[in-house]
Amino acid sequence: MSNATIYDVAGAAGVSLATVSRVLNNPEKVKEETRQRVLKVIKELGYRPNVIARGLASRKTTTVGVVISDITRASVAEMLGGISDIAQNYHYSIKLFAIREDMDVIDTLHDIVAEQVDGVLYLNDELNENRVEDIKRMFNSNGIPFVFANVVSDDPDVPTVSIDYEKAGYEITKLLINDNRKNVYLLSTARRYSVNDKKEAGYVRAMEEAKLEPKIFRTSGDTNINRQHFSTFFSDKKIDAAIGVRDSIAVSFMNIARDNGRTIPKDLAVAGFQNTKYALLSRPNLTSIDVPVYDIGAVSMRLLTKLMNQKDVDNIRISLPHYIVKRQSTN
Amino acid sequence: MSNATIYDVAGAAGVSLATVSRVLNNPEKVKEETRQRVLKVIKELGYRPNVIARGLASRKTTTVGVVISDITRASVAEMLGGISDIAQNYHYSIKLFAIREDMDVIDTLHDIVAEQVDGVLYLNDELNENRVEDIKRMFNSNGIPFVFANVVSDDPDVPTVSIDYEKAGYEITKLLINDNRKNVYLLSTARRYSVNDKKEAGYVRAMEEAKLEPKIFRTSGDTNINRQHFSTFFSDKKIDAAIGVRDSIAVSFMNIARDNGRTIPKDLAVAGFQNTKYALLSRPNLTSIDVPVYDIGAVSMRLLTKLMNQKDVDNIRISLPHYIVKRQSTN
DNA sequence: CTGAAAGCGCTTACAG
DNA sequence: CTGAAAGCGCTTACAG
Repeated sequence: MSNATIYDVAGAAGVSLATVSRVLNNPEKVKEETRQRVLKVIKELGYRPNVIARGLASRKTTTVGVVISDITRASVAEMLGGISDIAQNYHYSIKLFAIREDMDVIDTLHDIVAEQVDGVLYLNDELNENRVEDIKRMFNSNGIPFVFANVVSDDPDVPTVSIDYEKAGYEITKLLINDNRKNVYLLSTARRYSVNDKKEAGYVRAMEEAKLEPKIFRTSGDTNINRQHFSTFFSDKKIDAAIGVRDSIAVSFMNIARDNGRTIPKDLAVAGFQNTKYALLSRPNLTSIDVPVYDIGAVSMRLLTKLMNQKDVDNIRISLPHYIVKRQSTN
Repeated sequence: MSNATIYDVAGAAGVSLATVSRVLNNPEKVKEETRQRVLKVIKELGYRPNVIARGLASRKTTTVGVVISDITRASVAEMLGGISDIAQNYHYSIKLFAIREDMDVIDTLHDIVAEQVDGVLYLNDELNENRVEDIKRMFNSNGIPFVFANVVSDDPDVPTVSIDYEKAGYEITKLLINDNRKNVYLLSTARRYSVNDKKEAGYVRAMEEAKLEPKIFRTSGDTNINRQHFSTFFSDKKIDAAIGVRDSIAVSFMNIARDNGRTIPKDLAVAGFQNTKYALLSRPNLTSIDVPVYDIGAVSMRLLTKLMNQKDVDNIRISLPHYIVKRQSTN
């Protein structure tokens, strides 16, 4: 039963509650001797300050809200790991807000504001620029610092942590072109995400630079990308390379290609994005862009703590390095 | 700026704050007419009660703590999805507590208690029975309801939501035995999890029933299960079937088997647990036990709400149905 | 059905 | 360096 209150501690230590509070929050303001005495009592009683009461009095909850649009996305868990590790270092708690398709985002944001979090981390795209502006306005008008993690936005006032997806798209395409592939397809998603738009832009840039025709194929689904969609693909089209905007799309496509008699990578080179476990479990192993998802989470959280503590931040738009992991699905 | 307080609402509506509070919490106690007036003002002012103040006054935070040992585990994200959906229905918030290897669990539990959550969901094990007892004692002594999700424990007083892993282990083994496989291996983890112990028990039961010798092979790692570990495996051992306690282990093993010239499923049948995306992206597709992870999350959360509201709960140990998804890796 | 008042467990100026 | 007091924004008996 560690339900001792600050009054109990004050009483047992023979000091006022103000002093106990100071020992916890501004120890340097308390005489060494008094502090030791109070600390001893705190330990004996197993006292832990009630964070709710503290939150009300100080108007700081040491809690950050983490908004997630699609919680089942593979990257989310790892990003949460990074966020959580840093949050623990800074003694912040994490409140999770999972947004479902059927929910009104703005309404959820109002809820988050009512939850009195000190800051917000907004994860993982599917956001267009308008949405980003709405969110920015909402949090700004309530004075709540926020950081977008793994979201792409061109607004210079919006704090973001991500990788340079355009460059990544360019580089992976370049890799295939340099392998003398002429008909390189980009397999993207039917739904438009800002992140995938960037990948596409990089892909297009590399193709045009090489005087090749960009060919973007949009698929819905993921692990089971529409087989029908692809059934005529191999008879109709000339294709010697494909890039999936996600590993799962790339692996899925690679499997279908093999079912259609293509040898990987001889006939067809395939690459993906994110370097997930899928890339390692596929045969052949998939070449993929490694996105430092954990780091994106960790760095966003660190940036957010700075913003919450009104530290001067030199750069609110952080781009983390990525690299290509070359495996057997390409030469 | 939705920072109107209850005072503002009371003032604008010409009532006391007690009445505003009642409109929010016990609307039936307020005269229709008054209620409408207050509701109108609430809307106009965009008032949302400060949940921290409410938490302090009512001693209920409508927040549940979710404890996660390994957040990167594939099942966690989906379970969180189930938890989150139900939590939203009941208007509970979720606070995340990720436990790292290097952390003292009991200390974390103390923190959670200090956070004043109304209840706790404990996910996804690596727990042995002693640990379960510690946790149970801790929360009981603080009067905090809790539910273990996807954790196996034999203590009848511990609320758990899971599937019958012993039975699942039995059934999948039986499937292989009925296909006339004689040398069925179980590929388990080096570390002992209660969940895997159950799978093993079911496997052993099926093997012994069939007068076959159980052979359990423990591996560390996962996606890249130790190749050296297995290098001599296929020359030394007679094996015509293998069950991985996780899909990733099964797929990884299947890949190595194929590298060693085995044809799946003719020479070697392989099955996994969890029916993750890995099972779908592997070639051949993996037969696997479907564990209703989302449902486990959802049902745990529902059970927890009952416990938090001291509803009579007839059954605090819920076992959800599972089934075998048969694919090409077995006959 | 409604209001005045106490209280939830802290923090934080303000004095001293 | 320490304490008395006000206040954070709510809820909840208690009266009426």
